[in-house]
Amino acid sequence: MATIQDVAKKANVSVATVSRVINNSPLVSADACNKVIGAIAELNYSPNMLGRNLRKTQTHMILVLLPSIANPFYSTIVKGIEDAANESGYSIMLCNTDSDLKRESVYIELLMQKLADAAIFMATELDQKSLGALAGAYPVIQCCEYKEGAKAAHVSINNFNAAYDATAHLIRSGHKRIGYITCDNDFLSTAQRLSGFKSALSDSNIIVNESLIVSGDYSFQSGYLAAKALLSAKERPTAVFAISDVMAIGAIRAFIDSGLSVPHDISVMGFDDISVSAMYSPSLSTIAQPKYSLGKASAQYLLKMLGTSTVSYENIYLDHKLMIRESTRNI
Amino acid sequence: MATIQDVAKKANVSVATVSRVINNSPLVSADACNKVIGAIAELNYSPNMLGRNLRKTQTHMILVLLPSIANPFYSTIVKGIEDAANESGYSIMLCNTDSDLKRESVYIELLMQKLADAAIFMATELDQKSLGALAGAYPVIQCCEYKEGAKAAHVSINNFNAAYDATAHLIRSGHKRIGYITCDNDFLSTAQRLSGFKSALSDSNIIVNESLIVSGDYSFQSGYLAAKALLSAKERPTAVFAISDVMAIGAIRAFIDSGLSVPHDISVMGFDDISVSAMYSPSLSTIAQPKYSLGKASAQYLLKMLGTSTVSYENIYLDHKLMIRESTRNI
DNA sequence: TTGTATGCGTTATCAC
DNA sequence: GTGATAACGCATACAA
Repeated sequence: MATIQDVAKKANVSVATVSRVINNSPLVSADACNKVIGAIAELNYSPNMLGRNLRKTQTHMILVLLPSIANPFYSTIVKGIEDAANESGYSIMLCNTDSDLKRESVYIELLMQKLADAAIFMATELDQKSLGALAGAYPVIQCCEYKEGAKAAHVSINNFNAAYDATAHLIRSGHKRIGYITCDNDFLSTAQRLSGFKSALSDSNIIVNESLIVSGDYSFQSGYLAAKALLSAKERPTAVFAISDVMAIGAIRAFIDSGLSVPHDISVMGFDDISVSAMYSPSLSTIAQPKYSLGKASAQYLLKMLGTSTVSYENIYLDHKLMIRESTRNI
Repeated sequence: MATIQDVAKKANVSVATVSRVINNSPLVSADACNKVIGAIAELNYSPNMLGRNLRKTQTHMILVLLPSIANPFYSTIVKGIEDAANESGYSIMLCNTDSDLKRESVYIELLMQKLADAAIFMATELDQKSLGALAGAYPVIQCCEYKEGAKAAHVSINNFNAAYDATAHLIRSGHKRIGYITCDNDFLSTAQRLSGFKSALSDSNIIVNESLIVSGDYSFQSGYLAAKALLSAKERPTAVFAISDVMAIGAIRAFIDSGLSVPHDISVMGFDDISVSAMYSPSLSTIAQPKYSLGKASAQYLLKMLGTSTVSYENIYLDHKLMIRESTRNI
């Protein structure tokens, strides 16, 4: 593998000149420039980024931590991140944490080891304090799911409003007994959705029935089981709202397996609008998150931090949208 | 940020000793070792990988190139790759190529720039010649979809047999008019599936009807459109076999939208066994690929290449499995 | 067992 | 405009 030295020798110039050409510095003569370009082509030279990165102590690499690439919710977000990063000459490193703090920590190490310049957390297992400390030392942002952290900002929709809107729609459609499938975690986003759900009920003078609130873990299977649990309630809900499409689909399948028709016997509302939701049968009513934009905004925020020294930590909120499809109906 | 120099100073030893401790070399006294460990803790030191990588000219990073992280088929594969890599102290860099040669080339550059030690291609856009050249210079392997390339081995199922098995099942169930949804690309794997499909028909003395073979692009939407196209044939097929679950689901939805019942009016067979397939309604009959193992074997193959200097290029074949669910039936 | 010194491939600071 | 040369942080050959 050719080095900058080889190129310099072949072009009969110094390594400094070669370096200038590579980084297209203006102060190099056309003649020298051509000689260098010729030599580079001849040797099929490609700069060794290890040397450059060491010298500049930056890698143009952004760490993207997500619980599981298997969750289709993340794919579009990642696309947005990637596009924004690439536009600025950055690459991304996607890391599955499996919602395991130990695995996540290994990846976070990459920040300290200088293998990445910044990080985007999709659903961190870090507690508020560790997150704050990390954000104090490195450019870091949370996307979609978030915890409180003085210095760790987040990009997301307004989860309270989104859950409120979805619930209000069900209520407007005549539903009074509404089941809720949540997840048992300590994300602020999760808490805010539950809060939005309850507020919508209260605002319509519907008493919140805690026995109709069950938990899953964002998997199809957990949605399935949660739905079965809701069916065993003494009085069956006429609608169910799940905080992720994946769980909502699991729930629909459970209802079908129990001989119920969706939406005829029971309405189901999801959250996220993943790609299969429109293709499911029945197609799923849901809250659409602007996934691509959420990802893009997160990356752009980081890029901005990387460019300037002083940044104010400010949360960014994007708009959600209520999608009414076949899985919900008026009663 | 503390460097190895700082640690050496604080521990009153040389940088060489510190380095030895970090790389747990046996030839260092317990006393010195303790002093170093203490200093490391005190300074909260973490080795700068940029320095180490430059020195050793390796990054312990494996490039994973896939067309789209949005395709759920890849998620489990990536998990297998990641697990195998992590076990050996490697990390992976996931890259979306969008099936765009230009984007893919940018990532391949990372290999030449020494930012990654090896690469796994999930569905490369490279032509046979470029792929062979690349594989001659770097440790490289193809996973699942593959092209011919003297030196670029692949890990996959036997696609001919898999498609043959699925088709044979439909034939055994009484189907004679079978539609086929493929993709228009030049992967050997795609060709082999088509070949398996046709062979199964021929072996049962069913004449291959080219008008029942349509193409999509692995998306839900394309499966939907392909299915609509099949419905417009003068005589409707009684079964459809799609070479990906995503397209199969799109097809089912199209049939439902056309007032047909699956499997009562038409059977649908998929390929891949992605997670939503079992949750779909009707659940999807399909060919299950051993996704996790495919990923794991690919990474292990690369790791083996990285460990030894001489490697024979040998393809690896894993077993598939026919999954019969609700979307197919006897007629 | 330990320390000194060199180099990995670049970029950047100087002189010229 | 250009060219020496000193870093960047680490690992290691060699000397002690």
